[in-house]
Formats: sequence, structure tokens, C-alpha cells
Amino acid sequence: MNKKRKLLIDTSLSLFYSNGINSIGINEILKISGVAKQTLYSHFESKESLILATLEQRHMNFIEWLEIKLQGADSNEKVIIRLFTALESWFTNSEPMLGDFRGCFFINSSAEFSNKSSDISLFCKRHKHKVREIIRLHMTKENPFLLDAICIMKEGAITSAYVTGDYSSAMKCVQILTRYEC
Amino acid sequence: MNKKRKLLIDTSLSLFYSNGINSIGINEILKISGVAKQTLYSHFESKESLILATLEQRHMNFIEWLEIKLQGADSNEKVIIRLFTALESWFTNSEPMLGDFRGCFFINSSAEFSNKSSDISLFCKRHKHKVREIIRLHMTKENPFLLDAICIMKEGAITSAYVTGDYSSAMKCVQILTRYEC
DNA sequence: TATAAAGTAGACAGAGTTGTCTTGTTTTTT
DNA sequence: AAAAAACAAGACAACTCTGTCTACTTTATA
Repeated sequence: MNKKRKLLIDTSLSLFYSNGINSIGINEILKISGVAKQTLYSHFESKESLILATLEQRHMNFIEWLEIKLQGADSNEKVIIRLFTALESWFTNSEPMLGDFRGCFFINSSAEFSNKSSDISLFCKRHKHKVREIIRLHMTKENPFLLDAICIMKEGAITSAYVTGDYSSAMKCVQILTRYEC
Repeated sequence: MNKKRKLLIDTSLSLFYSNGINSIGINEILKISGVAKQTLYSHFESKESLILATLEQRHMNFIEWLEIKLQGADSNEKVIIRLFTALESWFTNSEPMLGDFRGCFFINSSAEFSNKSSDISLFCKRHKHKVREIIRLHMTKENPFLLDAICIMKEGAITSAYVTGDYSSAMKCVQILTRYEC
């Protein structure tokens, strides 16, 4: 049933994101979700298949969250402010849709799976491209240079927040990007 | 002897960086280095101890490389140009001191080890602080705001280069930062 | 040269991993 | 109500992992 499938994906997402994919075994997902092993393997043919479904779920969550945050921004400056304000809110665990902050799930997963041509790495790459496209569509005036700047700073803010614990990085990005826009 | 110890660290660094720490077992390091297991455990009390020595080695390599690259920059703009030109060179596998590019070893390791208070995570955090300090000392005119911008964009460029394969991200950073400095 | 230290090779224990298979129960559908 | 599908619980195989231990060999030191 779709109910068990969803439960498995939700549990996996929570555990994978919090602990890293390679640190979580199938048995732990089964124990916490309360689902039987046979049920898992009737819905997913392998752990990798479950991982891909989990990445897909996270991607959907993140896109939905981002759309809400950028909705109604009526200038490029407002897009910048809304985006990085939302990121800061995420960093400080104030975004229930994204869970407790432990960096970007896609950056982290890319780090864990070194094979660049694996389905997992390719999915992470596509995710970043789609996020870029969403930001682009919310900008009121086309500006590829600014779009590049926003995307690079977004990655920098997330990484800085995670590795060094600097949660103010997002607001620094706003300062840099808005000052630059004048 | 120090010779075996160094061989173990060099082999570990190469394998850990290329494949991810959790994807490489002790036995593989022993097979490739040709060192016996007992020798490894006479130099290091555990795998974690070897990981920390490997992080330390990478840190030294990176700091030495960075110092060379920033040496003699006589303006903040030159610091920016040199830093990001060096990063681009790294991204395109033209920096033998750093090996074939697979993102930042410290970002990747932070992603693999979720416990923020583990020695591994703390080491990665300290590494980033030290890199920041080196950049600061090379700047000819104090500018904390610009320093923040440089560090955030550096993380963004590395992450973008690794996850999305955009090796031009470094040059985009130069454009953004130098245009901003006027 | 004799002794001590360091290294090799690999078996082994104990735990963990993914994935299969069996047996019995619950739930859904016809 | 009967038949079919889905699920639970867990044993099991086959593998990998870290770390210890033993027996033997090479290298360095006194």
C-alpha cells in the first residue's frame, strides 16, 4: 500500500538527513518505522532505490518550501531578501517543513557518494539546477549575472552555516548582494 | 617508524578524499599501502585516530598551497583574483598539491560525520577558521565585510563546482567581488 | 654478533551490512 | 464468507567492517 511506502520514505528522510545515508542501515529504518523487511523490499528493490525515493521526497519538500518563501516578491531585491531570510530561518531550526538543519541533504549526499555518474549524484546535480530555475522565474528582471551570484552565495551560506556554525552567513549575503545591486 | 606512519597517512588521504571516509575500510588502506595491520594499530589506536591524522595532513597541504597562491598579492583585489584563480585551477585538476578535485575534504567529512561535537567535525570547523585567518592576513587593507564575502563565496564556488560541476563558479566570484569593491 | 624493536601475513572474533526466505497473521477484495 | 493480497516477525546466508592475536621475519641498535 502507498501508506507503508510513504512511511518508509518519511522515516528514511528523517534518519538519512540527520545522520548521513551511509550511517543508517535498513534495519534501523525498519525498527523505527515499525515496517517489516519484506514490505520494504516489496516497495523498493534495493537500498539505493529507497535512497532515490528519499531524495525525490526531499526535493519536493524543498521546492514547495522555496515557492512559498519566494511567492509575491515583486523585485529582484525582494527575492534576495526573502530567499536568504528563509535560509537563516532554516539554519536556526525555524522551518518545520525542512526539519532540524544539518546542511543541504543534496550536498551531503554528493559528498557521501563519490561516483559522479551514479543516479544519486546526478539527482543532486539536477536538484540544484531546478532550484536555480525557480529562483530565476521569481526574478522580476532578467539578470543572469545576479542569478549566478545568488546561487553561489546560497551554496556558500548553507555550507558556512553547517561546517562553521555561522548562522549569520545568510544575512551577510543579503548585504553583499543588495549593496551590489545599486 | 615514521616512514610507515607517513605512508599510511598518505594512502588514507588519497583514498578517503577520492571515495569518502565511510566508503574506505582499513583493509583497503592496508592492501594498497602494503603495510600490515599490526603496524597500523601500533601507530594509530583506531580508525578515527587515523582519520584525524589524515585531516591534519590535508590541512597542512592546503594551508601550504594557499600561502603559495596568495604570496605577494599587493592589494585586496589581487588577493581575490589569486584566490579564485587558484580555486579554478584546483577544480580543473591542475593543482598537484591538492590532487584530483572531489570537493573540499573538510566539507565532505562534515557531511559524513553528523555529530557536531565529534573531533572530526570540530577539526573541519577549525580548518575553515584558519583558512579565513590566512586570507585576512594577506589582505592589504582591513575589511571584515569583504573578508566575509570572500569566505562565503569560496565555499559557494567549491560546492557549486563539486555538486553541479560548474567549474566557472570561481571566475564568477571574481567578477562579483571585484565589481563590488569599486 | 646478540638483543630488541619493528614489520609481515593472516587467522579470528564479534558486530554490522543488505537482501532472501519462511511462517503465520491481518487486511482487502471479490 | 471465501480468496487474494499485503504485512509482521524474524531466521538466515553471504558479505564487510574494525580491532586483536599469533607466529614468523626483517631491521635497527647496543
